[in-house]
Amino acid sequence: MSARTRLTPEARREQLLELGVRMLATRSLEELSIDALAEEAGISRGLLYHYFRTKADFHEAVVERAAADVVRLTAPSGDPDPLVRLLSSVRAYVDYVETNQAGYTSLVQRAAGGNDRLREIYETTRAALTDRIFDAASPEDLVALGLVDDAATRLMVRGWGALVEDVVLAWVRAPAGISKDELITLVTNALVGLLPRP
Amino acid sequence: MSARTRLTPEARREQLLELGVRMLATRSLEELSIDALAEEAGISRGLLYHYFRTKADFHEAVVERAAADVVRLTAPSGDPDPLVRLLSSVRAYVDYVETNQAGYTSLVQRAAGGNDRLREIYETTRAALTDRIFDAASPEDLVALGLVDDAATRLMVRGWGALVEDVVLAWVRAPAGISKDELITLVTNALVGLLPRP
DNA sequence: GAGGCGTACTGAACAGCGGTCAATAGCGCT
DNA sequence: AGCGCTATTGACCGCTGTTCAGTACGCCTC
Repeated sequence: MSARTRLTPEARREQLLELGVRMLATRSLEELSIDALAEEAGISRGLLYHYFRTKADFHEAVVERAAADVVRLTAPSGDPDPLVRLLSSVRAYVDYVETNQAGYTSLVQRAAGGNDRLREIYETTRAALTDRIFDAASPEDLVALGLVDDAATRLMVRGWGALVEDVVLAWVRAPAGISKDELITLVTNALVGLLPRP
Repeated sequence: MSARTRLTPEARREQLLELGVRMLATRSLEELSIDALAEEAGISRGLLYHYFRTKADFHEAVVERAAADVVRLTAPSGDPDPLVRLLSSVRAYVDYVETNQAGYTSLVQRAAGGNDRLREIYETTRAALTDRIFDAASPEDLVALGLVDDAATRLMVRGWGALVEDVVLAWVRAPAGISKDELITLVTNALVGLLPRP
């Protein structure tokens, strides 16, 4: 049962991570066993432990990679108008979720329901997705959106992130009744509407 | 290693479910192993299979029980004013999450990140928590809240549920900056604010 | 209160999976 | 060509879910 092929550590690690992300779209995290991964990659179980200290470490690396892909592929436009930038960001997110439905659904479910480290990655990623919308904004822009930097607003922006994720995933599963454009304006307007009134 | 105690099926099943719910507060679902459960209950591993066909079945039953507890313990008041009823419902929910922090956090994370059946229980439960706020409402009440029964509104109410869960859990973990009353009015007002404008 | 019966309960045995480690063999380098 | 480094293997261990044939507890009857 030989035909060993000896790769450089980088190439092998890359192959395993990429394969892991692909497999995550169809299996759950627990079903992503060392056995299954090793067989699919054509290597022995033991080799995985040459690259990842433990199975949880491997899962972490896979989720981290997948999360980074999401952030990278949904970058907002550089438009100066904060509302336009917000809209473009939401549109990019909806587009991504639409085309990567299985993978993204699995990613969210596994990361949010996993151990502490996985949830930390999940939280960080979602924070990054919302924060960057405002990072590039000037103080006047923030005022234009009705945003103030206080605890209540920060909490509700966080909650808006949860809302968008939930609503978009539900819409992708069953796009009943409303079009994509309606969905996008709906959740975008929601952000302004749900903020605490000064 | 005897000292067998023979209980009625109902009593034993009840004991196992209750113990499962209690243990879920400190362990994750995977860590809630048959071994641990059996040892804690003072029974053999085999007995669990007398009451539950498989480990997943047991986990399902535990989550179902815990979810039912949440719904039961957060029942809204019978106030005729829909806005008052909404407020009381949100307050009951916040109170519950506050006093059952560990258990509820675990429940949400495990159920939302579990298999299809577990997620179905989770979705059904969250739908029940939001739906009942409006079930008792008359058509005029709904208009008073700005609610119309269309696809967009249903989608956003669903999203509001996700927002409340996320925000309340975040606040309970770190109640930085805002009081409980502020939190309650914040998320309650958010529902009205985030709905699509006619 | 003795015996019998249904079934709640046990414990040994098996399979599958995560994890370890000494042995092996592919590839670059001289 | 051959040598050394290390990527790679495969056999092994322990733990966990699951099965099942057997055991003994408690109720019921006399």
